[in-house]
Amino acid sequence: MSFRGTPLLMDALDFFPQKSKETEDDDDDDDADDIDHHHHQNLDFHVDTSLDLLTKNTSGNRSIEENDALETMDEKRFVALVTELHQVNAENQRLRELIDQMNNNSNAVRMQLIKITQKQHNQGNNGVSGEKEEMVVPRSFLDMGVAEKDEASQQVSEEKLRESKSVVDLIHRCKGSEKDIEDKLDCVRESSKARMEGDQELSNKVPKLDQSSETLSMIKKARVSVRARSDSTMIADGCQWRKYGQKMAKGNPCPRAYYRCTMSTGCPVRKQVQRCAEDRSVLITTYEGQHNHPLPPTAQAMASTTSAAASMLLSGSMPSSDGLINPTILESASLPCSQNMATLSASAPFPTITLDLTQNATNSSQHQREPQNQLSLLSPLLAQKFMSVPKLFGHSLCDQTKLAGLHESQGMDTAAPSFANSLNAATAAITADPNFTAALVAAITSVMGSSHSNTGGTSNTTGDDQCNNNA
DNA sequence: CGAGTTTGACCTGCGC
DNA sequence: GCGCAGGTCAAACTCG
Repeated sequence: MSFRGTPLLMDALDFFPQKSKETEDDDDDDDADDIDHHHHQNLDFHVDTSLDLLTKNTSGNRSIEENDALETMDEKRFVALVTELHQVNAENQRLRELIDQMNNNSNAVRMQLIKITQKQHNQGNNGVSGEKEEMVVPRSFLDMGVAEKDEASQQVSEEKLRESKSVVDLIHRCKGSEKDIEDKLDCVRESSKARMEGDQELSNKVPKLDQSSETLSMIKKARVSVRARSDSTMIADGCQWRKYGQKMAKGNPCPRAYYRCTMSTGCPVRKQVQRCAEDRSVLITTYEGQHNHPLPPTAQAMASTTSAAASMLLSGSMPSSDGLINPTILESASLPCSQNMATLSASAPFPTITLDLTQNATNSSQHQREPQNQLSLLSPLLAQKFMSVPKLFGHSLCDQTKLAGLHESQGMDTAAPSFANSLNAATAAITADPNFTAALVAAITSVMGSSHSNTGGTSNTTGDDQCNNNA
């Protein structure tokens, strides 16, 4: 195959100013210095030789031997360019893996920050210092894969959070320009190196923690309530449930049904289903517990939403000395993109977050856009939820855990507007994926449920039906 | 006949 | 201590 035309080659070189074939054998080496060295060396080589070829090409006085030599060189460089393309992709993948790792670590740092904040809060209220305290570990009751770390100092934690934010900024900048990947890789490597050194220092300084059984109990009891309009007895969340009880709740003419997850023996997840007393078309589903088994994609969608909500809830609902949720945390936990979409309840027996999916499109001018673009305007929570089906459109970066990590590492629940904008941009980019449309439909279906397609695995005719029919 | 549902009894926590 | 309400248990029942 012949690859003629020096201007084209120059364009290609401009687009892929990365390593040449000479560095191919070094690809498995992750040494950033070596890569950077080869990068610049070979870039200079490309430019010099291409300029030389350009000069000869425009002279129009080449011999046949010179033309053959040029063609051979161009073919080699074309092969080198293709190779570079693959190398860039590989580097991009490595970058993503690094980011994933940092997200996990920043998750842990965030948890540590919460613990430290809580510790300071308790000390301020109780006047207790220097005594052995039962530090709490605010892990999500629906485990999102957050790596546990030892407690750290607040100062270092904040530094890590800032570092993580810079990493996420890198993600978005990477989308625009492939040729900056190498520089960003260097940044990430440096950040990662500094972070790991910091971790090592911290692990040497701080003692191990004892988990509070009380806290674990509270985590176990944390709940996520979903309000959705549905005519069916349950919303289709992809899981299989078995009804084990029904009670009349005070103040509500509709009975409350109790379900257990039957997808795995011994799965502790339970849910309560009850119609809203004020609006019986609204189905209130309250989830409690953590699945101990793999979930189908449709179930992952809901589980992702509830886990993110629970994570947000637990990260902001650690018990203060007066037994109440810190109102500042409560306020900040309200989702920034839709203030009335999620609410926290401090008065309930257990910490509960309610996701209100009954808001219709007329409530906000934001919602008067095309359905696809609504995603970027919905809460980051739901955006995360929709990204929780990465296999459907092959975006490895959009793993639910990773997104949760991004979400949390950015302090989204403390209303960081810059990251909200970035996330919106990311979601807008993802919605351009045609496969995403199908995933979106599936996700919405799983959330809202359909009166005609109840895939919840149960076929009960309960008081809910009766109530609904009476209504 | 097995899986799932119904429903009354029982347990537990909380407020008075 | 008592009553109330939420939650769970388990035997009886229903259904395919």
